[in-house]
Amino acid sequence: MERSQPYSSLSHTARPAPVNKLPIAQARIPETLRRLAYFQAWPDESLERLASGTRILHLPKHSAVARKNERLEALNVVVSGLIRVFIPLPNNMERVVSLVGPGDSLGEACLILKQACPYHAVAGRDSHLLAIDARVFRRELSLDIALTRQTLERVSQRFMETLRDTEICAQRSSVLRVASYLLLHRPTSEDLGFTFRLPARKQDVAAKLGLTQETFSRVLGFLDKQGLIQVSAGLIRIEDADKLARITSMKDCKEAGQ
Amino acid sequence: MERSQPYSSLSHTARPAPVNKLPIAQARIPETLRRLAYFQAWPDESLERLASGTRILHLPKHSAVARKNERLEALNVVVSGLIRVFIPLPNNMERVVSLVGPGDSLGEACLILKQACPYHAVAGRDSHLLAIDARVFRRELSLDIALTRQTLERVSQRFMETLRDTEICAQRSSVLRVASYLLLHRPTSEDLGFTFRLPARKQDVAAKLGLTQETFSRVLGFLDKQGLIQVSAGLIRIEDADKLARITSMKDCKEAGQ
DNA sequence: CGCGACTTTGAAGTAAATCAATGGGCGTGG
DNA sequence: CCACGCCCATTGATTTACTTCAAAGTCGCG
Repeated sequence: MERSQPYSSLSHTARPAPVNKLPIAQARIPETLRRLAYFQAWPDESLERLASGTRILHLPKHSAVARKNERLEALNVVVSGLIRVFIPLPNNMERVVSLVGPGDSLGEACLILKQACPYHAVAGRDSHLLAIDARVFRRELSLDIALTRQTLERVSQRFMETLRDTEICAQRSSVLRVASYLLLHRPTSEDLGFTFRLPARKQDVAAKLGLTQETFSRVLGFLDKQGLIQVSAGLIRIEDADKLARITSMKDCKEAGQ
Repeated sequence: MERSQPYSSLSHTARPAPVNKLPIAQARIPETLRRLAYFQAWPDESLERLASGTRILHLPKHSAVARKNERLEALNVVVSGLIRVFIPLPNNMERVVSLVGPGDSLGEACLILKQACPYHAVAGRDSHLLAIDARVFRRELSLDIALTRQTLERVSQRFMETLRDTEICAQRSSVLRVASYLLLHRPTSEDLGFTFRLPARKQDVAAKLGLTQETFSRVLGFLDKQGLIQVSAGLIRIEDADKLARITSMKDCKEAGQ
Protein backbone atom coordinates (compact mmCIF):
# COMPACT_ATOMS: atom_id res chain seq x y z
CA MET A 1 0.00 0.00 0.00
CA GLU A 2 2.80 2.39 0.79
CA ARG A 3 5.48 3.00 -1.77
CA SER A 4 8.37 5.00 -0.45
CA GLN A 5 10.75 4.05 -3.22
CA PRO A 6 11.86 7.13 -5.10
CA TYR A 7 12.54 7.16 -8.77
CA SER A 8 15.83 5.90 -10.07
CA SER A 9 18.48 8.56 -10.00
CA LEU A 10 18.99 8.09 -13.73
CA SER A 11 16.88 10.84 -15.17
CA HIS A 12 16.59 9.26 -18.60
CA THR A 13 14.78 6.25 -17.20
CA ALA A 14 11.58 6.06 -19.22
CA ARG A 15 9.32 6.12 -16.19
CA PRO A 16 5.76 6.84 -17.32
CA ALA A 17 4.26 9.63 -15.27
CA PRO A 18 0.63 10.77 -15.11
CA VAL A 19 0.12 12.99 -18.14
CA ASN A 20 -0.81 16.03 -16.12
CA LYS A 21 2.31 15.82 -13.94
CA LEU A 22 5.69 17.20 -14.83
CA PRO A 23 8.28 14.89 -13.32
CA ILE A 24 11.32 16.87 -12.24
CA ALA A 25 14.39 15.27 -13.73
CA GLN A 26 17.42 14.54 -11.60
CA ALA A 27 19.40 16.83 -13.87
CA ARG A 28 17.25 19.75 -12.84
CA ILE A 29 18.03 19.38 -9.15
CA PRO A 30 20.56 22.22 -8.97
CA GLU A 31 18.11 24.54 -10.65
CA THR A 32 15.29 23.43 -8.34
CA LEU A 33 17.46 23.95 -5.30
CA ARG A 34 18.36 27.44 -6.42
CA ARG A 35 14.73 28.32 -6.93
CA LEU A 36 13.55 27.34 -3.47
CA ALA A 37 13.44 30.03 -0.82
CA TYR A 38 14.92 27.53 1.58
CA PHE A 39 18.27 27.68 -0.17
CA GLN A 40 18.50 31.39 -0.92
CA ALA A 41 21.15 31.92 1.72
CA TRP A 42 23.31 29.05 0.55
CA PRO A 43 26.42 29.83 -1.48
CA ASP A 44 26.65 28.39 -4.98
CA GLU A 45 29.47 25.95 -4.22
CA SER A 46 27.46 24.62 -1.32
CA LEU A 47 24.44 24.11 -3.52
CA GLU A 48 26.50 22.19 -6.05
CA ARG A 49 27.79 19.80 -3.43
CA LEU A 50 24.30 19.58 -1.97
CA ALA A 51 22.83 18.73 -5.36
CA SER A 52 25.07 15.72 -5.73
CA GLY A 53 23.68 14.31 -2.48
CA THR A 54 20.09 15.07 -3.34
CA ARG A 55 17.40 12.90 -4.80
CA ILE A 56 14.02 13.80 -6.17
CA LEU A 57 11.22 11.92 -4.51
CA HIS A 58 7.98 11.71 -6.38
CA LEU A 59 5.60 10.38 -3.78
CA PRO A 60 2.08 9.24 -4.47
CA LYS A 61 -0.54 10.06 -1.86
CA HIS A 62 -0.26 8.01 1.32
CA SER A 63 3.36 7.00 0.85
CA ALA A 64 5.61 7.26 3.89
CA VAL A 65 8.29 9.90 4.18
CA ALA A 66 9.45 9.04 7.70
CA ARG A 67 8.53 6.45 10.28
CA LYS A 68 8.43 6.99 14.02
CA ASN A 69 11.43 5.61 15.92
CA GLU A 70 13.47 5.13 12.79
CA ARG A 71 16.47 7.13 11.76
CA LEU A 72 15.97 9.84 9.22
CA GLU A 73 18.55 9.54 6.48
CA ALA A 74 17.76 12.74 4.64
CA LEU A 75 16.51 16.26 5.05
CA ASN A 76 13.24 16.58 3.19
CA VAL A 77 12.24 19.77 1.45
CA VAL A 78 8.77 19.88 -0.05
CA VAL A 79 8.62 21.15 -3.62
CA SER A 80 4.96 20.45 -4.17
CA GLY A 81 2.19 18.61 -2.44
CA LEU A 82 1.66 18.24 1.29
CA ILE A 83 3.26 16.13 3.99
CA ARG A 84 1.30 15.24 7.07
CA VAL A 85 3.50 14.90 10.14
CA PHE A 86 1.79 13.16 13.03
CA ILE A 87 2.04 11.04 16.13
CA PRO A 88 -0.02 7.84 16.13
CA LEU A 89 -2.41 7.31 19.01
CA PRO A 90 -4.41 4.39 20.37
CA ASN A 91 -7.78 3.84 18.58
CA ASN A 92 -5.72 4.33 15.42
CA MET A 93 -6.16 8.03 15.64
CA GLU A 94 -3.51 10.62 14.91
CA ARG A 95 -2.27 13.80 16.47
CA VAL A 96 -1.08 15.97 13.60
CA VAL A 97 2.05 17.87 14.54
CA SER A 98 2.47 19.84 11.37
CA LEU A 99 1.35 20.08 7.78
CA VAL A 100 4.37 20.70 5.61
CA GLY A 101 3.74 22.43 2.31
CA PRO A 102 5.84 23.65 -0.62
CA GLY A 103 8.99 25.47 0.45
CA ASP A 104 8.88 23.96 3.90
CA SER A 105 11.16 21.34 5.29
CA LEU A 106 11.13 18.41 7.59
CA GLY A 107 13.70 16.79 9.85
CA GLU A 108 16.44 19.30 10.71
CA ALA A 109 16.31 18.70 14.45
CA CYS A 110 16.36 14.92 14.03
CA LEU A 111 19.34 15.05 11.71
CA ILE A 112 21.34 17.41 13.87
CA LEU A 113 20.86 15.34 17.00
CA LYS A 114 21.10 12.07 15.08
CA GLN A 115 18.08 10.91 16.99
CA ALA A 116 15.26 8.65 15.96
CA CYS A 117 12.31 10.32 14.35
CA PRO A 118 9.60 11.20 16.89
CA TYR A 119 6.81 11.19 14.33
CA HIS A 120 5.38 9.56 11.25
CA ALA A 121 5.26 11.55 8.05
CA VAL A 122 3.21 10.63 4.99
CA ALA A 123 2.21 12.38 1.82
CA GLY A 124 -1.26 13.83 2.18
CA ARG A 125 -1.46 14.01 -1.62
CA ASP A 126 0.86 13.36 -4.54
CA SER A 127 4.02 15.26 -3.70
CA HIS A 128 7.49 16.19 -4.88
CA LEU A 129 10.28 16.23 -2.33
CA LEU A 130 13.96 16.93 -2.38
CA ALA A 131 15.75 14.48 -0.12
CA ILE A 132 19.15 15.79 0.89
CA ASP A 133 21.45 13.15 2.25
CA ALA A 134 22.06 13.57 5.96
CA ARG A 135 25.83 13.39 5.75
CA VAL A 136 26.04 15.86 2.92
CA PHE A 137 23.75 18.21 4.81
CA ARG A 138 25.81 17.94 8.00
CA ARG A 139 29.04 18.46 6.14
CA GLU A 140 27.84 21.67 4.51
CA LEU A 141 26.60 22.90 7.87
CA SER A 142 29.99 22.40 9.45
CA LEU A 143 31.65 24.39 6.66
CA ASP A 144 29.61 27.57 6.72
CA ILE A 145 28.43 29.52 9.74
CA ALA A 146 25.72 31.21 7.69
CA LEU A 147 24.09 27.86 6.99
CA THR A 148 24.29 26.78 10.60
CA ARG A 149 22.82 30.10 11.52
CA GLN A 150 19.99 29.74 9.03
CA THR A 151 19.23 26.25 10.25
CA LEU A 152 19.20 27.54 13.80
CA GLU A 153 16.64 30.12 12.80
CA ARG A 154 14.59 27.49 11.04
CA VAL A 155 14.51 25.12 13.98
CA SER A 156 13.75 28.02 16.31
CA GLN A 157 10.86 28.93 14.06
CA ARG A 158 9.49 25.41 14.14
CA PHE A 159 9.88 25.40 17.89
CA MET A 160 7.87 28.60 18.25
CA GLU A 161 5.17 27.20 15.99
CA THR A 162 4.99 24.11 18.13
CA LEU A 163 4.55 26.27 21.21
CA ARG A 164 1.68 28.06 19.52
CA ASP A 165 0.10 24.70 18.74
CA THR A 166 0.56 23.69 22.34
CA GLU A 167 -1.22 26.84 23.42
CA ILE A 168 -4.12 26.12 21.10
CA CYS A 169 -4.48 22.51 22.20
CA ALA A 170 -4.32 23.53 25.83
CA GLN A 171 -7.58 25.45 25.50
CA ARG A 172 -10.14 23.27 27.20
CA SER A 173 -13.09 24.19 25.05
CA SER A 174 -13.32 23.11 21.44
CA VAL A 175 -14.79 26.47 20.43
CA LEU A 176 -11.83 28.24 21.96
CA ARG A 177 -9.42 25.95 20.18
CA VAL A 178 -10.94 26.55 16.78
CA ALA A 179 -11.29 30.28 17.34
CA SER A 180 -7.65 30.55 18.45
CA TYR A 181 -6.59 28.59 15.41
CA LEU A 182 -8.51 30.79 13.03
CA LEU A 183 -7.24 33.96 14.64
CA LEU A 184 -3.69 32.72 14.37
CA HIS A 185 -4.00 33.29 10.64
CA ARG A 186 -5.07 36.89 10.88
CA PRO A 187 -2.70 38.81 8.59
CA THR A 188 -2.30 41.84 10.89
CA SER A 189 -4.12 43.02 13.97
CA GLU A 190 -5.58 45.82 11.84
CA ASP A 191 -7.45 43.47 9.53
CA LEU A 192 -10.91 42.88 10.85
CA GLY A 193 -11.90 40.56 8.04
CA PHE A 194 -9.91 37.97 6.16
CA THR A 195 -10.26 34.73 4.31
CA PHE A 196 -8.12 31.71 4.55
CA ARG A 197 -7.91 28.22 3.22
CA LEU A 198 -7.60 25.17 5.42
CA PRO A 199 -4.22 23.67 4.59
CA ALA A 200 -5.52 20.11 4.48
CA ARG A 201 -8.57 17.94 4.92
CA LYS A 202 -10.78 19.01 7.81
CA GLN A 203 -9.96 15.68 9.37
CA ASP A 204 -6.28 16.58 9.54
CA VAL A 205 -6.82 20.12 10.70
CA ALA A 206 -9.03 18.71 13.43
CA ALA A 207 -6.27 16.31 14.41
CA LYS A 208 -3.89 19.24 14.59
CA LEU A 209 -6.22 20.96 17.04
CA GLY A 210 -6.57 17.82 19.12
CA LEU A 211 -10.19 17.33 18.10
CA THR A 212 -12.13 14.68 16.28
CA GLN A 213 -13.40 15.52 12.84
CA GLU A 214 -16.96 15.41 14.19
CA THR A 215 -16.30 17.98 16.88
CA PHE A 216 -14.44 20.21 14.45
CA SER A 217 -17.33 20.07 12.02
CA ARG A 218 -19.81 20.92 14.74
CA VAL A 219 -17.78 23.86 16.00
CA LEU A 220 -17.38 25.24 12.50
CA GLY A 221 -21.12 24.90 12.06
CA PHE A 222 -21.73 26.62 15.37
CA LEU A 223 -19.48 29.58 14.57
CA ASP A 224 -21.09 29.85 11.18
CA LYS A 225 -24.59 29.87 12.67
CA GLN A 226 -23.43 32.60 15.06
CA GLY A 227 -22.49 34.66 12.04
CA LEU A 228 -18.87 34.80 13.15
CA ILE A 229 -17.50 32.95 10.15
CA GLN A 230 -18.60 31.65 6.78
CA VAL A 231 -17.50 28.22 5.72
CA SER A 232 -17.54 27.03 2.15
CA ALA A 233 -15.62 23.84 1.57
CA GLY A 234 -12.01 24.50 2.62
CA LEU A 235 -12.45 28.24 2.53
CA ILE A 236 -13.22 30.20 5.68
CA ARG A 237 -14.18 33.83 5.78
CA ILE A 238 -13.85 35.78 9.01
CA GLU A 239 -15.75 39.03 8.86
CA ASP A 240 -14.92 40.49 12.23
CA ALA A 241 -11.85 39.03 13.86
CA ASP A 242 -12.32 41.11 17.01
CA LYS A 243 -15.79 39.73 17.50
CA LEU A 244 -14.44 36.23 17.05
CA ALA A 245 -11.65 37.01 19.48
CA ARG A 246 -14.22 38.13 22.00
CA ILE A 247 -15.66 34.66 22.43
CA THR A 248 -12.17 33.61 23.43
CA SER A 249 -12.66 35.38 26.74
CA MET A 250 -16.25 34.26 27.21
CA LYS A 251 -16.95 31.70 29.87
CA ASP A 252 -19.78 29.90 28.22
CA CYS A 253 -20.80 30.38 24.62
CA LYS A 254 -22.85 27.28 24.06
CA GLU A 255 -26.35 28.56 23.44
CA ALA A 256 -25.64 32.26 23.62
CA GLY A 257 -27.24 32.90 20.24
CA GLN A 258 -30.47 30.90 20.60
CA MET B 1 3.06 40.48 44.36
CA GLU B 2 5.64 39.78 41.72
CA ARG B 3 9.04 41.41 41.89
CA SER B 4 10.97 41.06 38.67
CA GLN B 5 13.61 43.61 39.52
CA PRO B 6 16.99 41.94 39.69
CA TYR B 7 19.68 43.07 42.01
CA SER B 8 21.81 45.99 41.06
CA SER B 9 24.70 44.97 38.92
CA LEU B 10 27.04 46.53 41.44
CA SER B 11 28.06 43.60 43.56
CA HIS B 12 29.16 45.70 46.52
CA THR B 13 25.63 47.02 47.03
CA ALA B 14 24.84 46.08 50.59
CA ARG B 15 21.70 44.21 49.69
CA PRO B 16 20.71 42.03 52.66
CA ALA B 17 20.13 38.44 51.63
CA PRO B 18 18.43 35.67 53.62
CA VAL B 19 20.99 34.34 56.07
CA ASN B 20 20.83 30.80 54.75
CA LYS B 21 21.55 31.86 51.16
CA LEU B 22 24.94 32.46 49.64
CA PRO B 23 24.53 35.33 47.23
CA ILE B 24 26.81 34.86 44.26
CA ALA B 25 28.83 38.00 43.83
CA GLN B 26 29.05 39.67 40.47
CA ALA B 27 32.80 39.17 40.63
CA ARG B 28 32.32 35.42 40.60
CA ILE B 29 30.39 35.39 37.34
CA PRO B 30 33.30 34.25 35.15
CA GLU B 31 33.95 31.37 37.50
CA THR B 32 30.27 30.45 37.61
CA LEU B 33 30.03 30.53 33.84
CA ARG B 34 33.04 28.27 33.53
CA ARG B 35 31.56 25.79 35.96
CA LEU B 36 28.24 25.36 34.15
CA ALA B 37 27.97 22.53 31.67
CA TYR B 38 26.16 24.93 29.38
CA PHE B 39 29.34 26.83 28.66
CA GLN B 40 31.81 23.97 28.39
CA ALA B 41 32.12 24.35 24.66
CA TRP B 42 32.70 28.09 24.81
CA PRO B 43 36.24 29.40 24.34
CA ASP B 44 37.75 31.40 27.18
CA GLU B 45 37.80 34.74 25.37
CA SER B 46 34.12 34.29 24.58
CA LEU B 47 33.32 33.60 28.20
CA GLU B 48 35.15 36.73 29.29
CA ARG B 49 33.16 38.91 26.94
CA LEU B 50 30.01 37.05 27.95
CA ALA B 51 30.71 37.65 31.63
CA SER B 52 30.78 41.39 31.13
CA GLY B 53 27.25 41.24 29.73
CA THR B 54 25.95 38.93 32.41
CA ARG B 55 24.08 39.68 35.61
CA ILE B 56 23.31 37.47 38.52
CA LEU B 57 19.61 37.31 39.30
CA HIS B 58 18.63 36.19 42.73
CA LEU B 59 14.93 35.62 42.40
CA PRO B 60 12.59 34.93 45.28
CA LYS B 61 9.84 32.40 44.71
CA HIS B 62 7.05 33.65 42.45
CA SER B 63 9.03 36.42 40.83
CA ALA B 64 8.72 36.76 37.07
CA VAL B 65 11.52 35.85 34.71
CA ALA B 66 9.67 36.49 31.47
CA ARG B 67 6.23 37.71 30.51
CA LYS B 68 4.19 36.51 27.58
CA ASN B 69 4.18 38.83 24.55
CA GLU B 70 7.09 40.87 25.83
CA ARG B 71 10.56 40.91 24.43
CA LEU B 72 13.17 38.84 26.19
CA GLU B 73 16.25 40.93 26.78
CA ALA B 74 18.52 38.20 28.10
CA LEU B 75 19.29 34.53 27.85
CA ASN B 76 18.57 32.96 31.21
CA VAL B 77 20.63 30.11 32.57
CA VAL B 78 19.47 28.54 35.80
CA VAL B 79 22.17 28.07 38.42
CA SER B 80 19.91 26.90 41.20
CA GLY B 81 16.21 26.70 41.88
CA LEU B 82 13.46 26.03 39.36
CA ILE B 83 11.73 28.10 36.73
CA ARG B 84 8.20 27.27 35.70
CA VAL B 85 7.53 28.08 32.06
CA PHE B 86 3.86 28.12 31.18
CA ILE B 87 1.06 29.44 29.04
CA PRO B 88 -1.83 31.09 30.86
CA LEU B 89 -5.30 29.77 30.16
CA PRO B 90 -8.85 30.94 30.84
CA ASN B 91 -10.11 29.98 34.35
CA ASN B 92 -6.73 31.25 35.50
CA MET B 93 -5.21 27.87 34.90
CA GLU B 94 -1.84 27.20 33.38
CA ARG B 95 -0.38 24.87 30.82
CA VAL B 96 3.18 24.20 31.94
CA VAL B 97 5.50 24.02 28.97
CA SER B 98 8.68 23.19 30.78
CA LEU B 99 10.27 23.10 34.19
CA VAL B 100 13.75 24.52 33.92
CA GLY B 101 16.25 23.38 36.52
CA PRO B 102 19.93 24.00 37.28
CA GLY B 103 22.14 23.86 34.21
CA ASP B 104 19.23 24.41 31.91
CA SER B 105 18.43 27.50 29.95
CA LEU B 106 15.54 29.53 28.73
CA GLY B 107 14.93 31.75 25.74
CA GLU B 108 17.37 30.88 22.94
CA ALA B 109 14.72 30.58 20.25
CA CYS B 110 13.10 33.87 21.25
CA LEU B 111 16.39 35.73 21.23
CA ILE B 112 17.49 34.36 17.90
CA LEU B 113 14.26 35.25 16.17
CA LYS B 114 13.90 38.49 18.14
CA GLN B 115 10.30 37.56 18.69
CA ALA B 116 8.05 38.22 21.63
CA CYS B 117 8.08 35.61 24.34
CA PRO B 118 5.32 33.01 23.83
CA TYR B 119 5.15 32.08 27.51
CA HIS B 120 5.30 33.30 31.06
CA ALA B 121 8.17 32.20 33.24
CA VAL B 122 8.29 32.51 37.01
CA ALA B 123 10.49 31.13 39.75
CA GLY B 124 8.89 28.08 41.29
CA ARG B 125 11.15 28.56 44.30
CA ASP B 126 14.00 30.85 45.29
CA SER B 127 16.40 30.68 42.38
CA HIS B 128 19.71 31.89 41.01
CA LEU B 129 19.92 32.79 37.35
CA LEU B 130 22.55 34.08 35.03
CA ALA B 131 21.05 36.62 32.67
CA ILE B 132 23.18 37.06 29.58
CA ASP B 133 22.43 40.19 27.65
CA ALA B 134 20.76 39.45 24.32
CA ARG B 135 23.12 41.56 22.24
CA VAL B 136 26.23 40.13 23.83
CA PHE B 137 24.87 36.64 23.29
CA ARG B 138 24.06 37.29 19.65
CA ARG B 139 27.43 38.85 19.01
CA GLU B 140 29.31 35.86 20.40
CA LEU B 141 27.13 33.56 18.32
CA SER B 142 28.03 35.40 15.16
CA LEU B 143 31.74 35.11 15.91
CA ASP B 144 32.07 31.39 16.50
CA ILE B 145 30.51 28.59 14.50
CA ALA B 146 30.94 26.17 17.41
CA LEU B 147 28.65 28.29 19.55
CA THR B 148 26.05 28.61 16.86
CA ARG B 149 26.31 24.88 16.41
CA GLN B 150 25.87 24.22 20.10
CA THR B 151 22.89 26.56 20.29
CA LEU B 152 21.39 24.78 17.30
CA GLU B 153 21.74 21.51 19.14
CA ARG B 154 20.22 22.99 22.25
CA VAL B 155 17.18 24.39 20.47
CA SER B 156 16.77 21.12 18.58
CA GLN B 157 16.83 19.31 21.89
CA ARG B 158 14.14 21.56 23.32
CA PHE B 159 12.11 21.04 20.18
CA MET B 160 12.28 17.28 20.52
CA GLU B 161 11.28 17.50 24.16
CA THR B 162 8.31 19.60 23.20
CA LEU B 163 7.27 16.98 20.68
CA ARG B 164 7.45 14.34 23.38
CA ASP B 165 5.23 16.52 25.57
CA THR B 166 2.84 16.89 22.69
CA GLU B 167 2.69 13.14 22.35
CA ILE B 168 1.93 12.72 26.03
CA CYS B 169 -0.78 15.36 26.06
CA ALA B 170 -2.37 13.89 22.96
CA GLN B 171 -3.18 10.69 24.81
CA ARG B 172 -6.89 10.89 25.45
CA SER B 173 -6.94 9.00 28.74
CA SER B 174 -5.46 10.48 31.87
CA VAL B 175 -4.04 7.11 32.89
CA LEU B 176 -2.23 6.84 29.59
CA ARG B 177 -0.85 10.32 29.94
CA VAL B 178 0.57 9.69 33.37
CA ALA B 179 1.93 6.28 32.45
CA SER B 180 3.62 7.70 29.35
CA TYR B 181 5.11 10.46 31.42
CA LEU B 182 6.49 8.09 34.00
CA LEU B 183 7.92 5.76 31.38
CA LEU B 184 9.63 8.65 29.68
CA HIS B 185 12.00 8.72 32.63
CA ARG B 186 13.02 5.11 32.41
CA PRO B 187 16.83 5.15 32.39
CA THR B 188 17.26 2.35 29.83
CA SER B 189 14.89 -0.14 28.30
CA GLU B 190 16.70 -2.83 30.29
CA ASP B 191 15.75 -1.37 33.65
CA LEU B 192 12.49 -2.88 34.82
CA GLY B 193 12.41 -0.91 38.03
CA PHE B 194 13.45 2.63 38.80
CA THR B 195 12.70 5.53 41.05
CA PHE B 196 12.32 9.12 40.16
CA ARG B 197 11.49 12.40 41.75
CA LEU B 198 8.79 14.70 40.44
CA PRO B 199 10.60 17.84 39.32
CA ALA B 200 8.04 20.19 40.89
CA ARG B 201 4.80 20.36 42.81
CA LYS B 202 2.25 17.79 41.68
CA GLN B 203 0.12 20.71 40.62
CA ASP B 204 2.74 21.80 38.11
CA VAL B 205 3.51 18.34 36.86
CA ALA B 206 -0.21 17.89 36.32
CA ALA B 207 -0.32 21.13 34.36
CA LYS B 208 2.54 19.83 32.23
CA LEU B 209 0.49 16.73 31.40
CA GLY B 210 -2.57 18.79 30.59
CA LEU B 211 -4.44 17.55 33.65
CA THR B 212 -5.88 19.15 36.75
CA GLN B 213 -4.17 18.44 40.03
CA GLU B 214 -7.22 16.48 41.13
CA THR B 215 -7.13 14.15 38.16
CA PHE B 216 -3.39 13.68 38.50
CA SER B 217 -3.80 12.77 42.15
CA ARG B 218 -6.52 10.29 41.35
CA VAL B 219 -4.52 8.62 38.60
CA LEU B 220 -1.48 8.33 40.82
CA GLY B 221 -3.66 6.78 43.48
CA PHE B 222 -5.17 4.41 40.94
CA LEU B 223 -1.81 3.23 39.64
CA ASP B 224 -0.61 2.81 43.20
CA LYS B 225 -3.64 0.71 44.12
CA GLN B 226 -2.98 -1.44 41.08
CA GLY B 227 0.48 -2.11 42.43
CA LEU B 228 2.10 -0.59 39.38
CA ILE B 229 3.81 2.24 41.23
CA GLN B 230 4.49 3.39 44.77
CA VAL B 231 4.07 7.04 45.57
CA SER B 232 5.60 8.70 48.60
CA ALA B 233 5.51 12.46 48.52
CA GLY B 234 7.41 13.54 45.38
CA LEU B 235 9.12 10.19 45.00
CA ILE B 236 7.73 7.57 42.66
CA ARG B 237 8.93 4.01 42.46
CA ILE B 238 8.17 1.93 39.38
CA GLU B 239 8.77 -1.75 40.03
CA ASP B 240 7.98 -3.18 36.62
CA ALA B 241 8.14 -0.70 33.79
CA ASP B 242 7.02 -3.29 31.25
CA LYS B 243 3.88 -3.99 33.22
CA LEU B 244 3.19 -0.28 33.40
CA ALA B 245 3.86 0.02 29.69
CA ARG B 246 1.32 -2.70 29.09
CA ILE B 247 -1.59 -0.58 30.24
CA THR B 248 -0.56 1.87 27.55
CA SER B 249 -1.92 -0.50 24.97
CA MET B 250 -5.00 -1.51 26.94
CA LYS B 251 -8.32 -0.22 25.75
CA ASP B 252 -10.01 0.18 29.08
CA CYS B 253 -8.22 -0.08 32.39
CA LYS B 254 -10.73 1.59 34.65
CA GLU B 255 -11.81 -1.20 36.96
CA ALA B 256 -9.60 -3.95 35.63
CA GLY B 257 -8.18 -4.75 39.06
CA GLN B 258 -11.34 -4.79 41.12
C1' DC C 1 -24.22 7.84 -13.40
C1' DG C 2 -22.27 5.61 -9.65
C1' DC C 3 -18.53 4.91 -6.76
C1' DG C 4 -15.18 6.19 -3.03
C1' DA C 5 -13.42 9.60 -0.05
C1' DC C 6 -14.64 12.92 2.98
C1' DT C 7 -17.96 15.36 5.85
C1' DT C 8 -22.00 16.23 8.35
C1' DT C 9 -25.60 15.10 11.60
C1' DG C 10 -27.80 12.60 15.39
C1' DA C 11 -28.09 10.09 19.81
C1' DA C 12 -25.81 8.04 23.71
C1' DG C 13 -22.03 7.17 26.88
C1' DT C 14 -18.14 8.49 29.55
C1' DA C 15 -14.02 10.51 31.27
C1' DA C 16 -12.31 14.54 33.07
C1' DA C 17 -13.26 19.27 34.82
C1' DT C 18 -15.37 21.64 38.39
C1' DC C 19 -16.92 22.77 42.94
C1' DA C 20 -16.44 22.07 47.64
C1' DA C 21 -14.53 20.38 51.76
C1' DT C 22 -11.28 17.74 54.30
C1' DG C 23 -6.68 16.25 55.38
C1' DG C 24 -1.65 16.40 56.01
C1' DG C 25 3.04 18.49 56.41
C1' DC C 26 5.87 22.16 57.70
C1' DG C 27 7.49 26.37 59.52
C1' DT C 28 6.56 30.07 62.75
C1' DG C 29 5.46 31.70 67.00
C1' DG C 30 3.47 31.28 71.43
C1' DC D 1 6.66 21.34 72.78
C1' DC D 2 2.41 22.22 71.08
C1' DA D 3 -0.78 25.37 68.39
C1' DC D 4 -1.81 27.85 64.64
C1' DG D 5 -1.83 29.08 59.81
C1' DC D 6 -0.43 28.28 55.23
C1' DC D 7 0.24 25.64 51.29
C1' DC D 8 -0.43 21.69 48.95
C1' DA D 9 -2.66 17.35 48.19
C1' DT D 10 -6.52 14.36 48.51
C1' DT D 11 -11.24 12.83 48.25
C1' DG D 12 -16.12 13.00 47.05
C1' DA D 13 -20.30 14.51 44.33
C1' DT D 14 -21.86 16.67 40.33
C1' DT D 15 -21.79 18.51 35.70
C1' DT D 16 -20.59 19.01 31.09
C1' DA D 17 -18.31 18.77 26.91
C1' DC D 18 -16.12 15.70 24.05
C1' DT D 19 -15.79 11.23 22.13
C1' DT D 20 -17.87 7.41 20.19
C1' DC D 21 -20.85 4.81 17.26
C1' DA D 22 -23.87 4.85 13.50
C1' DA D 23 -25.93 6.52 9.35
C1' DA D 24 -26.91 9.71 5.91
C1' DG D 25 -25.33 13.24 3.01
C1' DT D 26 -22.03 15.85 -0.22
C1' DC D 27 -18.47 16.27 -3.40
C1' DG D 28 -15.43 15.17 -7.12
C1' DC D 29 -14.11 12.00 -10.59
C1' DG D 30 -13.61 8.07 -13.64
